[in-house]
Amino acid sequence: MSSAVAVRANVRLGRPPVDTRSPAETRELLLSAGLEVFAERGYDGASIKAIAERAGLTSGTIYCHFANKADLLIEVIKQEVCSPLLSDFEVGHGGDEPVTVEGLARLIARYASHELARVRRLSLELHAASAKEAAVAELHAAFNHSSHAGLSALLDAGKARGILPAELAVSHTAHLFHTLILGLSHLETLEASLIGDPDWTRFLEETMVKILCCTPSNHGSLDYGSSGNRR
Amino acid sequence: MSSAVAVRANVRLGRPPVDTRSPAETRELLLSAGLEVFAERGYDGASIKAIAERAGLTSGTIYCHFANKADLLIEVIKQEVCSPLLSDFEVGHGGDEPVTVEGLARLIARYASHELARVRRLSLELHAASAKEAAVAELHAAFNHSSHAGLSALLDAGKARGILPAELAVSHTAHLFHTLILGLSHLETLEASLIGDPDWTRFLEETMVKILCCTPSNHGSLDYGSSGNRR
Amino acid sequence: MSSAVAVRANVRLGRPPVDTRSPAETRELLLSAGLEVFAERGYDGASIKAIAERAGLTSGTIYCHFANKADLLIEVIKQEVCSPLLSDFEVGHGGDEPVTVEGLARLIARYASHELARVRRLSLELHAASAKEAAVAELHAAFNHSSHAGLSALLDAGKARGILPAELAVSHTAHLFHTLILGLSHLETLEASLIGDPDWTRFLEETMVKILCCTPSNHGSLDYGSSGNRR
Amino acid sequence: MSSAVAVRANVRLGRPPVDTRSPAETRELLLSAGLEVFAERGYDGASIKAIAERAGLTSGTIYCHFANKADLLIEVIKQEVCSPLLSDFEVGHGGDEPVTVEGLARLIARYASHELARVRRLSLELHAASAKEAAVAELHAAFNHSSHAGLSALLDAGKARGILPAELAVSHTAHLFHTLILGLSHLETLEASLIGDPDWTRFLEETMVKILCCTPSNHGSLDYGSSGNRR
DNA sequence: AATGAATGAGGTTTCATTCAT
DNA sequence: AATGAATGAAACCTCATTCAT
Repeated sequence: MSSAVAVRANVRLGRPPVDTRSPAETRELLLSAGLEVFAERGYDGASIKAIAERAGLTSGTIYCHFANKADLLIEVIKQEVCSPLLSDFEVGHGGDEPVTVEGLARLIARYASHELARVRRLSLELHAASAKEAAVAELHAAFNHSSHAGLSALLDAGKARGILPAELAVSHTAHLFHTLILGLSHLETLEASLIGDPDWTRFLEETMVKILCCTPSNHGSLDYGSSGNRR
Repeated sequence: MSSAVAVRANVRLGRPPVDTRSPAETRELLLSAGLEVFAERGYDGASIKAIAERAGLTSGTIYCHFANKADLLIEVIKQEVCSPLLSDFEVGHGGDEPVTVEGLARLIARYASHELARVRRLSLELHAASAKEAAVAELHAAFNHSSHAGLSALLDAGKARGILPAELAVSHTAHLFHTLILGLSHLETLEASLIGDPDWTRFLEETMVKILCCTPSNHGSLDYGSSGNRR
Repeated sequence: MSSAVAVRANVRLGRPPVDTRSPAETRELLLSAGLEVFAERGYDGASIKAIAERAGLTSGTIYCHFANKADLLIEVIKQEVCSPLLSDFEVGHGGDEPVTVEGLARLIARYASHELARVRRLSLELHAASAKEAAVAELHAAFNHSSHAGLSALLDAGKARGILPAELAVSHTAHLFHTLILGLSHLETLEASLIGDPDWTRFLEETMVKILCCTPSNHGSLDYGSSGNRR
Repeated sequence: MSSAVAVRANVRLGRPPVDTRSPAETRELLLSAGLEVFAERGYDGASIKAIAERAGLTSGTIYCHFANKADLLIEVIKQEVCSPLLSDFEVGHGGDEPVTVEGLARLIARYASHELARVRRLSLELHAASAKEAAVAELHAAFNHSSHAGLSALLDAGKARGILPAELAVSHTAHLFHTLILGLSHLETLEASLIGDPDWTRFLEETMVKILCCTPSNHGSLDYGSSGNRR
């Protein structure tokens, strides 16, 4: 480090001469670098410099695109956690396919898959950073509210279609699902071998079905797996 | 005598003149200060100085009782999380009362109560700090292993007594319970109004019962939810 | 925007508004501040903060230019000790002037001059810091090796030119010269009045000549070792 | 550390019950522990606690016997460096045996032996600590003065016995010997393989003899310093 | 928009020293 | 005389943030 500075006496400063990249692209670059580094090291462990270097840029650049570190986290989480999850929770998100019990079960069980590793980690960081950064806490609260609304709407739609029992406590069940998703966020440290394990996935799905369809009064009578139209 | 001493002769150094408290008491003071501050601000957000001040002591004192910050967290967690939970998970922990479905359900639902607020927060910190501190990760792994063993033993006991279906996947169910507990650790940020809410508690208990007793083949036979008025 | 920023909005942070100096200049500033403070207080006694203040900068700036305190010492020593000494020890360093006995004698005696005060002090710090900092020890070993090689080459050149006796033990003599140089490094504390004293300088030069030119064969008259009663 | 405190609730404090050791013995214990640890880690690197532990005691005890850390160093150096060296430099120290050239040569060469490893290291620490501790600097100056006086007396005795040339510059030679001794203090880092090496030892002794006995008159080819009238 | 030098607060940790016991 | 808990200063170092270029 030190000798390198000495060698080139007239150090280049300022914006690099040739740089063909649109601001929006740079922003995306930083977001994905932030995603990686936040997921790897956590909010506190991720330094601005490390994120910038991961993006092949320098620390100052981050402040051209984001107000501060918390803001960068917020944008990363919006893009990588909030949007995907909320769209998952939207009724008919993947087209106009109807809500099914199996679909709901799979929705939750998916949070134990390999592909959502970074979502799991970021979900936890969202909680951790909320304790220190008011702006993050705001996003967090808003996201929780939207998630609950989305999950509730899904369950209501299921009720409307008659595939869920009328007695189902929608709000509580939505909270429970969110609780389970958050619980599954800890899977890496809880028991990493379960991630992507098909037995565990199947078990989770079956459990979701139980939760949705077994009602105190009539469990057993419901024929929850009849349709079978899977994507 | 030496010049350094002579120069600032008026400054007091060393142990303060009056201060009578047994080392064990000081240690407890630090543990409970650590408990509070870790719970409020998280592992990274809790500074050694803040913890010492909360205890009415100075930062150096912490290092008289604990090797470092991670060690303090470990001791706090051992005392406040590991011991209570593991004793909960022990078969016949409260005497010789037999395992019941309701007891198991209540075991989990209890993690939504007011009294376990600090256990919830510390559970999250245990996970967060594990990513950074090897010693914490060790404790964490050991604790997870013990928890799973304890929960599995409870379920096995239930099977042996015939109150749980033979088909129950013990290991997976134990993991699911642990997952749920961790999910409930987020209750403060997820929906704080649910904490201690009797409706939510009853809902959780009922759900646990579903998970334990509804089997694809035999749900309906069990008549567990007639009275409904608990606690 | 985030609460932390809002709370202490009046506090200035970050780079100061006006400050124009090239990085290379800053680096030199720090090197010469390090030189001074290391020389005055020794490696352990020189704090990063003190060095920064001596340079009119702040402690963080040092870490923009050097990896750590040891690295700063290394760069100071490279510049102030290693380079000058090694060039002194090079054959024909001052042009194509041939090696002479007087030249060799003066080479050593020069280490008692006023102008090499900082070289003396830093030589001692190089030795002291080697015991604690692996990186410094590496530099030290490499420097010792080069010095010995340089001095040996000088002596070999003297032999080749016939101005030094063929029996001269080159390696040992080179080590002795280095030992003497290190001994002279203590001159400030040993007897500061000798520094720059022409009598002492002449005495040193004469002694060097004795060491180089007196061979066992040509001073045999004295009967110094008759008794031989060794402990 | 932490758990150990918890186990024994009523910790023992104060002086241990049975302790058969005279204060003077304890002092010696601490001095030899100080000798070891100062020699191993240097003045700054040696913590009071480490020294106490080496002696099988605790840190507070050191302050029952010494005013502070600098004072402990001073006492160690007095006992281990000053006294032995000064007695070495005394005329007729080992009885009434007369001064010989070989004896003088061996006196210096001995500083390259294995047995004086700790003396070498402590000599360097005496210098290092002098920069920080005024009391140590005082001892240092006094010791240097005594050493020079002792060496000068030895040389004068040699002259009186006629075994040293009358032209010998006593004061300068005494300084040179001290310089060489200090130079040899760096032997560990300079070239550790020379320590205890008989070739090197013999070379050193021969060189001492040259310095003492070769006079400008008897190697007359070089004409650099004709006057020769020195203090 | 991008750079990276500079800031300065704050973090953890070490340690000489004091004092009640 | 001996203990060791407690102090508080100071150490090194990290890092979010700012700003001239």
